[in-house]
Amino acid sequence: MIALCDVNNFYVSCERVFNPSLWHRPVIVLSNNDGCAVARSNEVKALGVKMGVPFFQIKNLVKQHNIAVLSSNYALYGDMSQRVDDIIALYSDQVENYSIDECFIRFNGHEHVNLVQHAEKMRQQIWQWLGLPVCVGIAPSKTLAKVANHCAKKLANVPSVFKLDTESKIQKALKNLPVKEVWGIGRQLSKQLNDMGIATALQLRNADLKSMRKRFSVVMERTILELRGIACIEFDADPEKKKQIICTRSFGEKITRLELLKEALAYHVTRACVTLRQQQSQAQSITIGIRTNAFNANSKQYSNSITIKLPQASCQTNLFLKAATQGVEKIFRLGYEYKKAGIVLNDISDAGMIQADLFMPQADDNKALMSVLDDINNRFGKGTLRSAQEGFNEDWVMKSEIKSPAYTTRFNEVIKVI
DNA sequence: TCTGGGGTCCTAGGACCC
DNA sequence: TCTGGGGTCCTAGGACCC
Repeated sequence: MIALCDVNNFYVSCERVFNPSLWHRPVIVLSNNDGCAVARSNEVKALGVKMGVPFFQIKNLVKQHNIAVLSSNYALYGDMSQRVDDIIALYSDQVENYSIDECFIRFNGHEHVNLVQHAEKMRQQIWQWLGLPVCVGIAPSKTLAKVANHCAKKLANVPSVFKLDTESKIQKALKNLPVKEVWGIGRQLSKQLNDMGIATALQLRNADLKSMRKRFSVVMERTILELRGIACIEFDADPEKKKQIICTRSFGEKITRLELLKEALAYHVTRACVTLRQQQSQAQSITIGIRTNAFNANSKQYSNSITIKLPQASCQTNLFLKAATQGVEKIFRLGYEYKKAGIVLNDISDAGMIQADLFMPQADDNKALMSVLDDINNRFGKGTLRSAQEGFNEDWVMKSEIKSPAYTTRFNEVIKVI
């Protein structure tokens, strides 16, 4: 059996832990740049606010219902997520972290215990120690565990830990589930399925495997098998390293000058390379992209990207900084208002796996420099030591106007109880 | 006026090989 | 009029997820 443990309304729940005034109020947490609603309390969901709605479109609703609105505080959410993981580790050593607020858990070796009771104890401990509400779905496959979790969260007569183990329970759950809600079935596929007369998860489960594989793909085939209780999506407790590292941001203000784009890109390159070194990897190619505001139909649009391949894989910030600067000079066009810039590191491999070039001098790998840089920044805080290319302008920094304190990760922001 | 960010996997098609 | 067969690797684009 596989369990899916998921924190309810995660970002909102994290905010509520440290701010009781939010307990009985509708709450929204915004995306980066205070752009969209990305987390909603149940009260807000009940008001019909959809995931990802632009904030400016719901400003009236916010006023009308006295909704509390917060910028996202990833230092807080990341730290709380780690604390949840620590508690879950007390209950199983087979955990696949699937996202910041959910994980799959296996209980091999726990066949003698009652899984529902075991998971219920875990749920209560997370609530008691952290004040975070979680639901747990248990089933024979990941996709069904997702369904079970969905039932636990959405259905009034279903407990917070819910096991889908008998054929009749599975049938009943799937019969009432729109096919769009199935893990792996998104907007495009559900539209096609609906056109075929497949509206519920149960109908999808009963569809003909061969013809579905032919019409769609192996992904669809696997989803159907998973709904039948045949686990075929791998459980991976030890995820591989990232295969690409992306750092992108929208700007708080529109930008027209190349110089500022370079600074923003330098900042992104720096962050990406830290991640790269943390997972002991190196990358050989970098893509640099810039774009105007695609939503603004009245402004002149431009978007472009360029990929630069390094002669050798590396994890040195300075090499990627140089590449990013050269790249953006090539794609920059004067006369546009830029809204977003970012970079992607690709061709990632394990650090030290160098395919040398017979005719090139051995690259100076600057290992010592990078590790001193990382050490100092780890000890004294991000950005203590940084490249001057990042500049000292703040023109492009994203908006984050209503952010809560870093309650758990910064000493001078820890709550004082007097 | 105001619209996020970071990932994964799969497939088709092109280029190339013998 | 007739034009092989069997592969690999890479990339772009599309779908999905949270």
